[in-house]
Amino acid sequence: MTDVAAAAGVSQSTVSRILNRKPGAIPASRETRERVERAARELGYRPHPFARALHGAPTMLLGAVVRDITDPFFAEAIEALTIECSKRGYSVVLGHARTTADEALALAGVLEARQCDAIVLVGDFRGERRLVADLRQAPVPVVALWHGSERHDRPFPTVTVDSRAGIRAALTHLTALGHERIAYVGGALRYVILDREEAYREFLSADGVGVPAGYVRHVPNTIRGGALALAELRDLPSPPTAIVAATDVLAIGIINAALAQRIDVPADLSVVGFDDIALAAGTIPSLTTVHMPIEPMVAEGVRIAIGETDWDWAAGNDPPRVVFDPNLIVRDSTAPRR
Amino acid sequence: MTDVAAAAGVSQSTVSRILNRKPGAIPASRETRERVERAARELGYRPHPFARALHGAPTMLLGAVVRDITDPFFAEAIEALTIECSKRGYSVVLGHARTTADEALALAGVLEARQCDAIVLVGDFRGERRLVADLRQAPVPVVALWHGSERHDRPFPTVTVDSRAGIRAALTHLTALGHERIAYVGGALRYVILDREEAYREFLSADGVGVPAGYVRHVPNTIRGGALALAELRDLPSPPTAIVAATDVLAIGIINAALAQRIDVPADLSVVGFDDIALAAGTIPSLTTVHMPIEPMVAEGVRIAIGETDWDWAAGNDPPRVVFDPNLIVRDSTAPRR
DNA sequence: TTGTAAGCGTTATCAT
DNA sequence: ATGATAACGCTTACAA
Repeated sequence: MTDVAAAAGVSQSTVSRILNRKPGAIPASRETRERVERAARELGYRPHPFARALHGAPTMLLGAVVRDITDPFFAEAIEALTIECSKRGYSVVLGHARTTADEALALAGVLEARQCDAIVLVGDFRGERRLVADLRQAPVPVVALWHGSERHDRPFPTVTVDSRAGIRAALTHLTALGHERIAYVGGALRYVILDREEAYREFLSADGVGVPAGYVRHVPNTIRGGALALAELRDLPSPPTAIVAATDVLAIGIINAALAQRIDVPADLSVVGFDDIALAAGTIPSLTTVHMPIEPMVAEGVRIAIGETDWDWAAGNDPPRVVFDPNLIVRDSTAPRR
Repeated sequence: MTDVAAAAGVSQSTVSRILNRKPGAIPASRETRERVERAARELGYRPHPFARALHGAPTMLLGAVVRDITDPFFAEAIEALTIECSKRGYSVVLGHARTTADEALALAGVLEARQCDAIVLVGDFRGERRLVADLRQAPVPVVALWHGSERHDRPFPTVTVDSRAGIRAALTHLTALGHERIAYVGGALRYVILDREEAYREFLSADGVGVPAGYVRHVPNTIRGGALALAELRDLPSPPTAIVAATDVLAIGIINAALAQRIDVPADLSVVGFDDIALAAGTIPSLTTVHMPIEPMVAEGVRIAIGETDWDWAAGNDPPRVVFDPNLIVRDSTAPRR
């Protein structure tokens, strides 16, 4: 910048003023401006963001803490986050909190140095007590995306989805198709997903049917987990005619295993997923699933994080909790009971 | 830092010296050191990385430009990158270059402001002429991972894999199983993948068999693309008994479609993938595929990027090209021809 | 309208 | 062994 000033024959502060001309600021003479702008262009001037940040300017860096980018759902979420951020001129710094031991790292890298203007938690971290505790006293805004419902206590603003409504939609769809023996497959450890299981239990109970023994399976959230669950369910004295999976990944595993065993999906077995990941539309049969409005949710999260909403971080108000509604996408993995 | 100095009753420069005590520096009195360290701890002092960067210190930020995190292979690569970086105290800033329009953004966010110490390109970007051109004159080191073979010109240090050897291993395996009618399914636009196709053609030609008409299919690199390719291949007058796919995603799509059509894999159709993504081991049947040594490759890339290798960025030497060897993992999707 | 000068938090170079 | 003091590149009063 000093170079630009020298080249243009003006003072360095003039350059600063001209180059980031603020809306309502004092104008500069056209002639000087042109000279400065040309000099800047010729010298290939690039502002040095750190020097700006030193004055309290935003770093335009957003920290994202994700459990597992390898999970297609979270990959899509991060993709959406990156896009949303770049629209607003922000960049995304990737944190990582796969194991508890990594928590510290995620913090050290992303936030400890408070180089980020805000932090976005992607996924459910209620299990990571230390992470959440540290984040509570983070010097920057923290927003949680898909953080499970916290009944007693809400540490940060949260954007989430009404999982229960999604499960209800799935079950309503299946019962409308005539299914009565409907099983549930989910992961034991993921808290958000517990909501889904609860919704399943409630629905079946309300119907007066109740949950048949062995109809709730807990497996790892992988393709293989889905296959495992299917094997267990088929071993039951009275196997289900339909399965609701807590995630698409599980549902795809179930379908894959079913096809490999020559079980016809959907004729002999209906399967509903949850998340509507990109993969879900491409499988054969394509997956009936609960669509997760990833983009709007991420956009809302970013908006809160960078302070584009009413909610005032400074004031001691209760952090907002924005709940989106998922909707069922009916494709080819469900059919009337036969 | 000033606060710490005040609290410890010493000058601020003393604090600086003590807190980042360098190996061969002048020692400080034990007593002062303790006082300073305690003060720092009590005040919860955290160094401000930007102020450091102002003095030429590394920002400990690594820019990653990825085409599509949603692709499981790249998701795993980014995961490995994040882990490798955090081991070394670096954080990863995510760029994004999905569409050509995004190129500019990827740069703006990740590097334009030279906030990153280095940039890692993940995937093949030879198509992105502007991106590559811009990157050539980036003020920081650029390393390309999985950037396809550049015959005439090597813009940056590159870490890649010997795709041809991988394809040869796959074909050798299949021919050993008695297969003669082996098709190839790949994407048209991805350059690295062209190497794979060439290797396929060469292998078949060398065998004196030649490539049967219609045995090379170009489809989008998705599950659905795989299904499409399978449909086309089955329509051929003499359909293949084995298929080599350029990626696991395609291979999985092929298997999924085959099962849905009651084609037995591997009894009636053998399928080999490429990449060995996590999904590949979990499908039924599990996928025979060419394993990509992601971790070592990423580690090497990072090492070059942060200047931990012999290669001197300043000197005008030819950028290094490190080529890893993939190896075939035989699982359940291949069997003797019947 | 433009220039001068005082920081921002840190490191580095002097003296002391 | 420690303390002033000058950078680093930029923003921002305040002066001219």
